Amino acid sequence: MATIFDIAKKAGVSITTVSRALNGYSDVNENTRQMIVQIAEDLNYYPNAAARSLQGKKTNTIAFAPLLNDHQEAEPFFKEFTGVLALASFRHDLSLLVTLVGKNRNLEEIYRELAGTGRVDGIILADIKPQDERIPLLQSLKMPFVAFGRSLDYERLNYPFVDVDGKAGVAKVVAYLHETGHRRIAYLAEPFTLAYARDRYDGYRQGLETAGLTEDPHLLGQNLQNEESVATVLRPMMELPEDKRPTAIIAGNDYLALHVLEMLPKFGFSPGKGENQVAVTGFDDLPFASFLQPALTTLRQPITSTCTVLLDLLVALIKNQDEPASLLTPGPGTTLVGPKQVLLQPELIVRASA
Amino acid sequence: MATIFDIAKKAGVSITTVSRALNGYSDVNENTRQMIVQIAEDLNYYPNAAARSLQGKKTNTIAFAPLLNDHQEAEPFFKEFTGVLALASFRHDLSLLVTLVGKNRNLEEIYRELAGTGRVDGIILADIKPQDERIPLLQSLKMPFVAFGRSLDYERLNYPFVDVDGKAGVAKVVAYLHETGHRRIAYLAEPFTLAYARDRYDGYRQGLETAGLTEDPHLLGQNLQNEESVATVLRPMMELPEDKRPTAIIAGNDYLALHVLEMLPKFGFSPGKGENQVAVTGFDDLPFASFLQPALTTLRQPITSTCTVLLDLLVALIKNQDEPASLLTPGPGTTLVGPKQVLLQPELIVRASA
DNA sequence: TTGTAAGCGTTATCAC
DNA sequence: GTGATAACGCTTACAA
Repeated sequence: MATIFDIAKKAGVSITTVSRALNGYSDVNENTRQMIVQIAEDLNYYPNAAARSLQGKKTNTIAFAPLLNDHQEAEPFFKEFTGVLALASFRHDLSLLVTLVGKNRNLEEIYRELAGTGRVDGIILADIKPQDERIPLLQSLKMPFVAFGRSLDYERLNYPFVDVDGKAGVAKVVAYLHETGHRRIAYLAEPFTLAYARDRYDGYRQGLETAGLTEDPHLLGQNLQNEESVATVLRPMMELPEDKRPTAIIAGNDYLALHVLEMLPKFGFSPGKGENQVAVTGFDDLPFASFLQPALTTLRQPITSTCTVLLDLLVALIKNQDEPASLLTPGPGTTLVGPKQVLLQPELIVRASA
Repeated sequence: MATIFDIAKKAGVSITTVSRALNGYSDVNENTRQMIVQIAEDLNYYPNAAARSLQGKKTNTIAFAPLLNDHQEAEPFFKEFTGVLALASFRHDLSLLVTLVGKNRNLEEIYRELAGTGRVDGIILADIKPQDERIPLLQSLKMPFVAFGRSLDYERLNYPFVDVDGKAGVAKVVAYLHETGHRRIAYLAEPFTLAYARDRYDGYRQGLETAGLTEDPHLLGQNLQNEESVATVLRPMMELPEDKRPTAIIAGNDYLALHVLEMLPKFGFSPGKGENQVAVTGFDDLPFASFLQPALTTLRQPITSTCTVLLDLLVALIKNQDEPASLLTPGPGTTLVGPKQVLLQPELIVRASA
């Protein structure tokens, strides 16, 4: 690999001049610059990234560090998200370092390492927990980061995040179901170990309240993360006497909804919005949602805008800038709940299942 | 951030000793070592990655550099693949640098840069073209790489790759359809700008030949990449007189198959394996395939094993080792077509559509 | 406008 | 066992 040294020798100038010419400084003779640029091209020169960042420059790389949670059902969403994020980073001219974080090692250590080795300029956190130790950690490490999701103490900790408003979203679903005549609406909740699960459940409760309905503990399934757990919870629910039985089921995500769709017929029910059917809804709008039978009514996560805003925020942070341009005039469905704290609205996609 | 210098000072030794102690060299006094390790831990020390790689060490990072092709229909597969690759890299203790390659810049330049900046130890190529300029380029650059897919001249160029045997796969589908009574089998081909598209089409022709059928140009759709192009090709095909009309349609990928499934009813046909239905098959087995109506019969890409082998090969290459262990005893469905050249069999997943 | 030299944090090569 | 010191490739004061 060619270095500035090679270029300097060939051009008969010092490495300083080469460096300046290649970095677009003004105090270089135009002729000298042209010659240097030409030689660099001939030699297929590219600045060594390590040398550059060692010397204090940016790495132009950001890390995406989601948690590898036990329930692989979150995987499709992770894949979806990673893909979109890669595309968005690409547009920002940033490299994306995908760093999966498993349970093999101390969580804290991994992030310390990520920050300590200086390989990235910033980090995108995901799978935020209700109390997330990574947030104060990265703050104390002074490593720029943006969270996808928010912990309970987001106001106090005052860190930048982008979150999808699960609470408002699910409340909207409850309102929709209520309008369409449903009075006994069940909710299937994911484990509350991730912040968004609780948030969505809160939306369910808020929705009930707004609709003037009272919460029925028989209509709540908790800690659901796979087909099995759904079965365990769904059976007793559907075996309730007719006047107690749910006429609609809100699942915390599309996967849970998928299981419900598949399972209902086994319990003698048919999913859908018809007279004697059971309405079913999901959350995420994963690619398969529209192909289910019946097609799933669900809340669509605005993945693309989420990634865009995440990156805008992070880039601004890295450059020590203020609010990124994209947030000065927030579009519809975008709320700034604090400085650099953004809430995006999921979109209710009504299909055949509810 | 703490450096070996800080540790040295605190321990009252030289940085040399610190480096040796931390890198597990044998010639360090056990007491000294313990003290140093302890201090390093206290100081939350992590070696600076840039300094390390500047010294000629490995970066422990590999790049995944797929092409960003025009037809976004390939996107779901890319997302799927990236996710799995991230998981696999994680297991190999490698960081994954996702570098999307668009058309904004000279293809060659991007790869030169990737190799020249020394940020990665190796590259995983994807979306291989029939004649792929990246392969000789990386060879001449002496940058370790493995291709997912193979160009036409893979024997001559003799580079390491993992490919899914599209030819054998599609031939298998033709055989299956032939067995189930079909005699007029159509094929919908993707643009031949990517190597696998041609490979799959070759499988179609081979399948016909083996079955003793002759290829009918009316039953071939070419250059298909979206709903529109499928419509354009499908309509005339289905308007052929009954004794010319296809009774089965093989689509080059699941997306094309999806469009066929959706479009057939509009032309007055029903997809499926019934008496008066039109059989439809796909390729990939994307997550939505099983949820289509009717569920799609398709060839499943062995994404997980593909990623595993890709990484095994690349790691071996980086370490200058020979065949990786996983290839010494190739499992079923794994063929070594050359040294470090691996062909994996797709699995025929029979569902309701054919 | 250009050059000299220091320094970024490591590891490697010698001495001791 | 341990310590100076050079070297990796680059940027950036500071000089000239």
